[in-house]
Amino acid sequence: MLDIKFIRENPKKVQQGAADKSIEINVEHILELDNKVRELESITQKLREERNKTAKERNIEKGKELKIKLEKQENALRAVAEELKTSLLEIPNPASDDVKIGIDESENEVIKKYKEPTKFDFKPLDHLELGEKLDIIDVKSAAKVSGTRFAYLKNEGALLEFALIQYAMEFLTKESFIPIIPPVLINREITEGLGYWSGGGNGEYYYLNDPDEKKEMYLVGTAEHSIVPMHKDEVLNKKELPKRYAAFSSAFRREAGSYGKDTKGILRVHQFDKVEMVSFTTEENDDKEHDYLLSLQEKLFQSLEIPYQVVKMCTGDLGFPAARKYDLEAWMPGEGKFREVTSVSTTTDFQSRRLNIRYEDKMPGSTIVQAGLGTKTFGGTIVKKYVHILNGTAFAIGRTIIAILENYQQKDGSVLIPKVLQKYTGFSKISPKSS
RNA sequence: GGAGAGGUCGCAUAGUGGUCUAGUGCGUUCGCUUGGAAAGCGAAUGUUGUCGCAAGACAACCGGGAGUUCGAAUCUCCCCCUCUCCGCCA
Repeated sequence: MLDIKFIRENPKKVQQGAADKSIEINVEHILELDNKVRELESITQKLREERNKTAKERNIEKGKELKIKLEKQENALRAVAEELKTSLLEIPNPASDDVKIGIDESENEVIKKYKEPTKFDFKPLDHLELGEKLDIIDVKSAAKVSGTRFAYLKNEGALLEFALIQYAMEFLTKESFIPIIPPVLINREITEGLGYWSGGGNGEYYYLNDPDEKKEMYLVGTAEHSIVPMHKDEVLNKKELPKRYAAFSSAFRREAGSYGKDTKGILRVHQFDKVEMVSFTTEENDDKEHDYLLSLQEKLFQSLEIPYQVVKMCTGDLGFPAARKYDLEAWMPGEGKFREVTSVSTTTDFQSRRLNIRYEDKMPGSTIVQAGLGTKTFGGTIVKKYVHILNGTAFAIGRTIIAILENYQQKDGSVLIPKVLQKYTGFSKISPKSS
C-alpha cells in the first residue's frame, strides 16, 4: 500500500509506476475520493463535536436530532473511505529508478555470471532420471498418495536436504541472522495484510477449511508470509535494525494456471522446503541491504561451485509489491538452461505500511541562540517511520538439489557431493542402486 | 474438548451509564535543589486523523466488530487472544 500523502504529491509518478508494471489504475479518481473523504470527515467531525456538547448539556431533544444527522454522515463517510481504501490497495509499488522499464521477462537483464556452464563428455541426464536411478526421488508414489507435483525425497536425497538446511542455517547465523522456524498456517486477517487477495482472488495459496470449525487457515507460500507479520503493529527500535531472520519452513503453492509447465520432476511442486532470509531495515539502508542479501546468495552458490547468472527483473516482471528484484538462475544441464533457484526483492515500505510495522527514528536536536540567554539545545524529535522489508531465498531445497544432481553427475551415473556439504552429509558421492 | 478468570495510556493498577478532558503508582524526559549525585519538590509524558503558516483547536481510539442510549471504558450480542484447572496428546 502506498501512502496517500505520497500519491497526493506525486500523482504522475504513481500513475507511471503502475503503467510500467502493466497495471491499470486511475490516480485522478483516487485523488477525488481522497478529497471527498476529507470533506466528509470535516463535516462528520463538526457534527460529533456538537453531539458531544449536546450530550454534556443533556439536551435530549437536540441530541436525538443530531443522532440521526450524524448517522447519515457517518455512513456516507464510511462508504467513500472504504472505496478509497480498496483503490489504494490496487496500486502497485512503483519500481526503483534504476529498474529497466519492460513488458515481460524477455526484457530482464543478465547482470552477472559465475563460471561457464558445466561441460560433460557424455549426455547429461535430467534430475528426475538421476533421482530415480539413485533411488532418492520418487514422484510415482507421491502421485498415488497426493497427486501430481508432489515428491518423496529419500535415502541420500533426504540427507542431502538436511545437509543444505544445516549448511545454510550455520552460514546465516554467522552473518547475525536470527535462526527461526515459523508456523506454516496463518489466519485470514494476516493473508489480507499480505495481499493474498489483491488481483481479485486467491489462485496461489492453499487454505484449510475444517467443516467443524468456522475458522479458515491458510498455508504459507513462503516463510516470509509468517515472518513478516510477526512484527505487525509494532514499533521497532532503530538500534535493533537491520533485523534479519533465517527461516526454515515448508512452502505451499497451488500452481493454479501453470498446468503443463515444468511438469517433470521436482522443479515446480506444490510443496517444498526452503531456507529464507527476511530483513527489516531502514529507508536509508534499503539499497545496501538488497546488495548484501544478493551477495549472500551468490556466496552460497559459489561455495557449491554451481554455475549461475544473476538476472535483474524489468518492471513488467517485478510483481506487485517489489520495487526491485534479482533472480539467481543456476545452470541446469539436464535442460540445458539457466533456471531460477533464488530470488531477492525489496518491497521498500510497501508491505510495512499495510501491516503497520514501524521504527523509531530520532531527528537531530536543534540548537538555538537566545538573545541574552546563550544557547540552548533541544532534544531531537522522535519520528516513526515504516520499516523497509526485504526478502530473499537462501536455498530452495528442491531446486538446489536439482542443480547439484545435474551439475555433479558422473559418467557412471553417480553424483558427487559439493565439498562444503560433505561435512553435513557424511558421504561424498551417491551411487546408483542396483535393482 | 469441558469449567472458570481476565484483556484499560511503556509497565502495574483504579474505574460498572454523565464529575473520564481515563485517576493513581512505577518508568521516562525536563526543571528546581546540590560541590557532584541520590532523595525530595514541580512539570511534562500515548496513537491516528482533520483543519491551521504556526501556536493550537477538534475528532476517533479502553482486545476487535456490531448494537442499545441524548450520552458507553462502563449495558447487550458476536468474535479474537491470554491465564488457571480438568481431559486428550507428539
